[in-house]
Amino acid sequence: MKLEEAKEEFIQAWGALGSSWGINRTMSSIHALLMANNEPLSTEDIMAALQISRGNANMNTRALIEWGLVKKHRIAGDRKEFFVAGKDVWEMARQIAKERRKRELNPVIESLENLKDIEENSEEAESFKKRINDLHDFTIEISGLVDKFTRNDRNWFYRSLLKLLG
Amino acid sequence: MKLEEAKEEFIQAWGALGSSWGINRTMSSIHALLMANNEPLSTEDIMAALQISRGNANMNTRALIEWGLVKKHRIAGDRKEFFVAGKDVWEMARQIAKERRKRELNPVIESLENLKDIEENSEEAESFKKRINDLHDFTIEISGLVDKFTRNDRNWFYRSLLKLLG
DNA sequence: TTTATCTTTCACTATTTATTGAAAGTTTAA
DNA sequence: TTAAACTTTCAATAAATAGTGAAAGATAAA
Repeated sequence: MKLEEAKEEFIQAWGALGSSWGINRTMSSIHALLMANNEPLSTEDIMAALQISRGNANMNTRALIEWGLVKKHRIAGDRKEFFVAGKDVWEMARQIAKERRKRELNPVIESLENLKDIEENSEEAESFKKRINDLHDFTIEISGLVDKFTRNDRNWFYRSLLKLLG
Repeated sequence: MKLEEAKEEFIQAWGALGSSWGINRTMSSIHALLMANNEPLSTEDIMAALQISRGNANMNTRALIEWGLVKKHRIAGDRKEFFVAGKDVWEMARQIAKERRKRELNPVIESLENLKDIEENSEEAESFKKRINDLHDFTIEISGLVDKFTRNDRNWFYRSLLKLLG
């Protein structure tokens, strides 16, 4: 297989993965494009490689920077901004976990907490409370675990995990 | 807070979580509705509670059954099908992990494997190969870990984890 | 069988989400 | 300053996804 061919297939596969994880296809394609290329790429390069508009390229590179997956890179003597993807897979995983925890787990924990003070005491109400409680405990534990993972704090990660799966 | 109010908010929150995880809103709302109710519900009940069409209710209950999150339940003397959600949070997590691994991780692993035989040996090609390789190893390990988790096989899970993070 | 009850399918429609591109905003070199 | 080079925004539009409902397909009691 030719290198260019492989790059294209990689961008394709990574884009598909992203979109099944609720991340938009362009964002993960840009990420893949940057991972596939060692040299920093400009917005123009990205537009050309993925055949997308300037606005789209701009929005999604910014999103990637917010997620901590991509960094801006200035090249001396050039006014353009260039972009590079982080090289370490574990670091990438940590960043993604961190961001998803913030965006997805936290709001659910908050919601579940709001549901705790149900006045009724019927059998049905008690059973509902129990489920909410189980779910809440579970989510809190997972969230704590992810937090330790993102901090790369192995000792605490293990302790949490042992407690959790105990 | 009143029980009915709490149920509605729960359905709302769970639906939002689902959709940010790439699972459609109705599917996770039905799941939440069933979790919030101890008694089996019929398609009619679901349609009424969530104000959705018969087709939609049918498609999504079926999807939930495929995911292993919901079971059919027959009530003696009634020809209707009823549905109940599993009660154990861990079992639920395991089912979701299992399904997502199958749908999302496996295809990526396959893609990455296809990318391994790049003929070129330029510096650029080598660097790309290395990244693909790192990603492949990583994905394989995570996939194995998830697999052990879904089998609820603690010894293996720990061993894998130690190896992975070691 | 027949028929009433329930389930499934699928072409169509509605809703949501992503993308475009031109205009406005910003920065920097001269 | 000014003006060229670049970035950002956002209303309009396109594309993708989800939902509807009526009709066809099952199923089981009579």
